Amino acid sequence: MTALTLDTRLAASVHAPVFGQAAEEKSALAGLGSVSHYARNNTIYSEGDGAEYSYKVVAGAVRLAKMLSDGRRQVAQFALPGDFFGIDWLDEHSMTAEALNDVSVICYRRGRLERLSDENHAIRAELFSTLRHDLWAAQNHLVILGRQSALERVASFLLQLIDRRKDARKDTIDIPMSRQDIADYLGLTIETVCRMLTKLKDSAIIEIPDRHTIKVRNHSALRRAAEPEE
Amino acid sequence: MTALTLDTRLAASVHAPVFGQAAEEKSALAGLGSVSHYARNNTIYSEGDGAEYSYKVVAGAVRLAKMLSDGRRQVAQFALPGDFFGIDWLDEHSMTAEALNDVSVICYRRGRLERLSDENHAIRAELFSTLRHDLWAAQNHLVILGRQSALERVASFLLQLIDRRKDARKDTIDIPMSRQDIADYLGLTIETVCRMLTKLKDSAIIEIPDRHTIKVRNHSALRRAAEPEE
DNA sequence: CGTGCCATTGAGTCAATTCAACTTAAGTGG
DNA sequence: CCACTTAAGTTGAATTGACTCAATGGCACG
Repeated sequence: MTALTLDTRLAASVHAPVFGQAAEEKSALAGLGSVSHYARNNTIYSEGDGAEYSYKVVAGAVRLAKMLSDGRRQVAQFALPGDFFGIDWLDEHSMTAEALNDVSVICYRRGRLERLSDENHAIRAELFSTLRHDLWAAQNHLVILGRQSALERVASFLLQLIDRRKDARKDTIDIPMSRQDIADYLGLTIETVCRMLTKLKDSAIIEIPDRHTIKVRNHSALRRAAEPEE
Repeated sequence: MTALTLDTRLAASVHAPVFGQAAEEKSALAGLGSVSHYARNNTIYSEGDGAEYSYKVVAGAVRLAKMLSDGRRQVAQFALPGDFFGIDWLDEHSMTAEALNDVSVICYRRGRLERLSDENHAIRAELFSTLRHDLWAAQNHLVILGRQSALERVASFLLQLIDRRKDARKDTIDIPMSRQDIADYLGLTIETVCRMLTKLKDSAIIEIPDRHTIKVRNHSALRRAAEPEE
């Protein structure tokens, strides 16, 4: 299992064009890591692997998930360009990281990152900020999973994607992940995700031109669907 | 709403005896904050309040929760002696912190903590570790809320309490929080929590001497209830 | 132009919820 | 210290939102 990480790293194809340079150039870490590429559905690391590296997404999207022994899966995060991942507490990665599509990442050796953050204030601040942001996001996620209905979850998810996307084509959301990924992120089944999307479509709140694109026709209605005011 | 924090701070009674000094003495932060006391059910800060202070529990237990506008509540964490809380991403607290029972905390001014962590490696390491630990815990919590059954959630919760308790009276768990708190932590109703506890009792896995105490009679069965293999 | 994967829709089931009654414990004031 | 009041917890019955199982539709890729 531990060997898998290296294998897939070596096996990683080099398809992905390197977009999103801007994300790196703004960072104090610019140029300090090495770039790797992973093809769609390849594993970047598995739960339990030694946490030798931390990563930053340059292009593409990464799925971070935990698996139960019987196959149930919980997706904790979708890492998009500019996002760090793999900064774990223990010496082992606590999640599995997989490429949603062709992905480029910068890898930072863990020890090196720790040394750098001791010496450099800007890097330290960036890591702190990342951790606090991720914790904040996880706490919001807890509310979705613990207390929201299926419709609210799907609506919240769409709003999250809107808030995070960089390429602000007005009203159009790009959905890089599968329905199953969305279901596992929201603690639902694939069928329920579908039904809720259909429901939003039938209410004229969204359009679904194709399975990886959604257009928002009524933003305020979508917000109301995500969290009804009492 | 912002004023509430100060009000309750001033109004806080000074009942709680200061146990758990050990937790502070081990820390690099020993003696750098001021101690406050809060009586049962008092608010330490509310969601949206300015994040002027961060805190560390000395004695007692603190409930950290988010509320939805219609009253639904999600408890994200129970902070026990030794735990930090209130280290938020933004300038506002993203959760409400309330005393479960009589509580003693150390308050650290936010700006001071940031300055100290810049100068002192040990403090910095402690904060990093806290954040990474909290993120790790939140991710495990996501699995519970997203993918576990009611019985599994309650069993997992009991196991968490066992892992965290310091006063290791063998097999005996102290439950400082109400059934409603447990329900809001696990994303269930109070009735379901009750039923699952009864089920564990009827299976001879636990005993419930009184509502704030649970005795584990069969640890391996409890572990199996929390996460069935395959 | 199949072949296979992913997504969507429908019908029936079930786990957890809601609603309601009741029990037990914890205060409170006389 | 006890009677009274209120809060918290537990159980039962009925309801329901999401799930499971099953069938169909549609797009991508060889």
